[in-house]
Parts: sequence; C-alpha cells; structure tokens
Amino acid sequence: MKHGTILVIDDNPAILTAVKICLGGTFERIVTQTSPEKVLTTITQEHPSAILLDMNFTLGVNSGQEGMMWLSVIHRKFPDIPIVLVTAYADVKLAVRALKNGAADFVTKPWDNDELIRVLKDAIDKASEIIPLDQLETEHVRKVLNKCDGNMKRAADLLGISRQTLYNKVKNEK
Amino acid sequence: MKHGTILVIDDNPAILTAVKICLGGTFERIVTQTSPEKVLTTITQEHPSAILLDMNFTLGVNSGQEGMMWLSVIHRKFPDIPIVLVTAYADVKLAVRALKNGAADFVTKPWDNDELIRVLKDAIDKASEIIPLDQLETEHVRKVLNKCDGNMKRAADLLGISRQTLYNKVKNEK
DNA sequence: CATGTGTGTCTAATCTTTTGACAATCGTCA
DNA sequence: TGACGATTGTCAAAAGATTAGACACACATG
Repeated sequence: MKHGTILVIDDNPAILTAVKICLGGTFERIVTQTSPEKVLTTITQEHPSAILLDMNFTLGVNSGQEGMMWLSVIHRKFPDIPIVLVTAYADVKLAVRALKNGAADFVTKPWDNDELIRVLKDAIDKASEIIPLDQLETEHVRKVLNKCDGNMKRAADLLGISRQTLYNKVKNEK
Repeated sequence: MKHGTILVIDDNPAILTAVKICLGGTFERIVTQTSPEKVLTTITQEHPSAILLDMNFTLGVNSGQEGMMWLSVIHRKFPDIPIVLVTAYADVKLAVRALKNGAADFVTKPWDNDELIRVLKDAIDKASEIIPLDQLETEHVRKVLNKCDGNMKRAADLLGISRQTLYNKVKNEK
C-alpha cells in the first residue's frame, strides 16, 4: 500500500528530480518546492504526510540555520506532520539541535535511497499512531506517581485531580 | 539551588575526576562508575536525576554500540531518568539513533564545561515537568481530531470514548 | 434523487468524581 | 519514648460526566 503525500523542499532542482524518482514508487504523490518561502501555504493545500526539508538555501551559507528556522516555523504551525531534515554538511551539534527542535529524523547527503524511504515511512508510521485516551491517562498517572515516590496526595495535586480519584485509578489499573 | 544527583559512567578515571570537578558546584552529588555493568543497581540505590553515559567501554571498539545498548537497557527500566550520551567519536548517524532511542541529549568530547552543565540542567528540567491530566487530555484530543480531519465519530472511536463525550469535550474547550 | 455517513440534540440510566469526614499508620524530631 | 504532622484506607452523599439509544437534519456521492 502506498503512503500519502511527501513534500520535498530543496533549492537544487536536480536533487528534487532524484528524490521524485527515488520516492515515486513508494508514496502516492511527491510535491516539490525549491524555496521554503511559501511552505505554509503549500502544506495547507497539500496536506502532506511528511516533509523532507533541506537545510541550506542561501548560496555560501552552510550553517543549517535556515533549515532550523523553517523547521521551527513549520513544526509550530503543524506539530503533527513529521519533518525529516536533509543536509550535505553533517554536523553532530546541528543534528542534535534539529531533533530536539522536533525534527522526526536527520539524513545526510548523499543518502541511501532505501534508507530515505525507510526513514520517511517510519516517521509517518510514528506520527499516525493513535493512543486511546485511557491508556494515555494511565501511563501519565504512573509516571507522575513515580516522580512523587508514590505519594498519592502530592501526585493527585500535580495531576489536578482529587486524592480519591487517583486512589481509585491506581486500584483499578492493578 | 542545587539540582539532585548525577550518575556518571565512563571507563576513564581521569574523565570521571574532571566531570566531578566540573559538575560539583552545580549539582548536589556526583556518583561515578567506571563500568556500566552494575548500573541498574546503582540507579536503584542512588535515584539520580540524570545520567551521563560514555559510549565506548571496550578498548579499540569505538562504534558506540555499547553505549547504545546500555542506553536502551537503562531507558527501558527507568524511562523517567534523562540520559545524556557522551562520545569522543562524533558521528551524526549515531547521535540521531541515540536521540531516537530515548537519549535526552548527545555531547561530544572534549566538551565545554558550561555546555555540559546546561545540557544536564535542561534535561532534568524537562524530565521533571508535570502536566495536569486534563491538559494532557485536551492536547491529545485536539491532535487526534486533527488527524481525523475533524470527523468526530472516527476520532471518538480511536480515542475509545463515545461520540457525545468527545462532542462535549471540544465544546467545553472552545 | 436516493443512500450512506456524520452532526446536533435529547433522555434516562449508570458510573465517576468530588468534598468532607474519620480512624489507623508512618516517619521524625524533641 | 511520645507527640506531631502528614498520608493512607475507607466511607457516604451530592454533583457531574459518560453512556447507549433515538431522531431529525445536513451533506456529499453515486
């Protein structure tokens, strides 16, 4: 089964062509763009399942700052769309910062085609996981209870529920 | 105010000494260990607020596999303790894999002392954030509703609640 | 235009949460 | 040790949320 639309942003048309060929067999639709300027509009129109974003657009500037900035802009506006960053200038600090800023993954040029496909698929799969409300609640309750060393009164306060409610929840989940 | 205990694991005693001096002024207690073998026991005893974990322990093996393996082991057992990885062999792929496996951050040797302190503080702060239950719920509901393009029936199904309940929730949160 | 799907609304029964209370337990500090 | 403060386990009654089921209505699609 083919996975949704991928939006690819890179200032090099040759790269865009290569990506289209590489991803065309796996994904339903590949939308490309050579500049990130209008990216928010494109996203609204195309509803991509994932975004592949290059990090350098100004000739001679290879710091990745631009990519990082667009990552933030897109991620703030569309937190549910996974963004995979791409750069030719591998840099550990940059990669770490990107992931901590919400990037789904970080790939260096030149990439391995199969790897790129896998990375995008993984990112989409992860982003489309849906957790039932009660499971989310149970997990969070356990976590907070842990942080409070089992002190139910304090945990209940922090969770914003009454002590008895927390008491019942942990009793039922056991 | 001094932040809790830091557990540092590195096979080089000189590094451990340097870390102790570097972190001693900022954190309450620095516990060190030259091998990750007994780390789970140490964690149970010391309840560290964060862990600083070197990635290479076998002489001549610098792939970082060992650190990655211990990251997984510790993270599975203590998902609430932030783990900062340290390596002398900077490698983008490795850093990305580490963060995706649950590492809180990734630092390369030689590090900047102030940066190391900041990274650990950030990691601890982030890990000790506690979100009230209703906020968590509201955010998750919005996210799922988004993914379902506003289709309440489907969203309610996926969330494991009735359509009416979801209807009331979104009405109240508006 | 007929059909299927989802919305907005209502009701009555059921379950959950809350507030407040009280004795029992636990740690700690004098 | 003894007293104190904080937390737990438990209960009850009132208030609130969730549920299934129903029904008319809107809306897209064939």
